[in-house]
Amino acid sequence: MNVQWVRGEMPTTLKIKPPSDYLLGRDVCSYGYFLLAPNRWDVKRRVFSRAMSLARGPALIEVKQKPVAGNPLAIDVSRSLTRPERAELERQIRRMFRLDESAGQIAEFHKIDPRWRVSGRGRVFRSPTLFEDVLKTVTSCNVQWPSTVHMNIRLCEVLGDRVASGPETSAPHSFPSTKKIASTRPQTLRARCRVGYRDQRIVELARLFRTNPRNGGIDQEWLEDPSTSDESVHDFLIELPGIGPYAAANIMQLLGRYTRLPLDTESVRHGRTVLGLKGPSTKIMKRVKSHFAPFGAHAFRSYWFELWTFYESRHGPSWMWERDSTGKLFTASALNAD
DNA sequence: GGTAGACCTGGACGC
DNA sequence: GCGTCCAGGTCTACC
Repeated sequence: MNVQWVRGEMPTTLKIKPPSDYLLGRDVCSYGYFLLAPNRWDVKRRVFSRAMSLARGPALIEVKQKPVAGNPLAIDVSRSLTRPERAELERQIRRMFRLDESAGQIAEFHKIDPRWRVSGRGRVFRSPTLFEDVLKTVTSCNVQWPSTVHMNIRLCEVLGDRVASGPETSAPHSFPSTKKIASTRPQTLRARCRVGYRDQRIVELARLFRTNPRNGGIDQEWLEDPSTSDESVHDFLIELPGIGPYAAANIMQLLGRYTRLPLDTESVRHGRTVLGLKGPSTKIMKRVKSHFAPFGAHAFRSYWFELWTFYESRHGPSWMWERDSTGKLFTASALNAD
């Protein structure tokens, strides 16, 4: 997909200097969310694109990099940007691509787990906002991957803002805002976005993001503050609607806190097929947890890249995966099959 | 602290 | 084409 330029608006190009080890294809295609709407990864062109939410409305971006680590990221934007919008866009891109994790910090991880030194893996793709990360986590709970893909497509199409790009009918949409979801009826979410029983919980989460932390709302700064303990963050997250042990641990890794593992049926499958563990699921989950405990503050990344490497051994390099064909690949039956 | 069952959806399967 | 079963994490009730 090429950027569809907005009529009457001058497109903009930004350049961002990433960390010296940053490689777009490897570091974007490092977590399943790169396959979820509104994200798009163009396999042939090796270009990342999506609609971004900005003050004057959504803008489509295309991000590319010459495939040499540390080369600048070239970001084509479908319209002109005000100075605050430019700053906001850069902030969101830095979050999404984890550009604030320096090459030195990734090297620290490789010291603890040298298996990923050659490939350079270390950054885990996430969303431009914490709200999108939380909702993507909720839509990944208690469903198989194709349903998660579908829910995110529908959330964007039904409640996201459409990029004004001329007569095209398939114009991209942004991820819906907290404001939009907070004012949406749960029945609408259920009927049109197919989120099922998550409807009320999703609306409540959006409202909590819009509530002042003094009144019980979600305090993003506090959650992202390195001086806040992992324990405190976990205790807060687990109290949120729709967030259980798996989701809390997953949101923690998305916050850059890698100590805990989001243990799910995939962890059990991995424990059985790759680590050779035997016994009931509950026991295997505990053993997977202790298996990665020696990696300490980097446990999640050691665990995750082991899983990711397994997926790539089955389906080829992740930068070759197409969203519409991954659905059937990432089912328990497909992954358990020899 | 541990466990059982309900919650929903989409896909697989059998007829 | 229809009905049934199953997978998936969270939540509540219960022991």
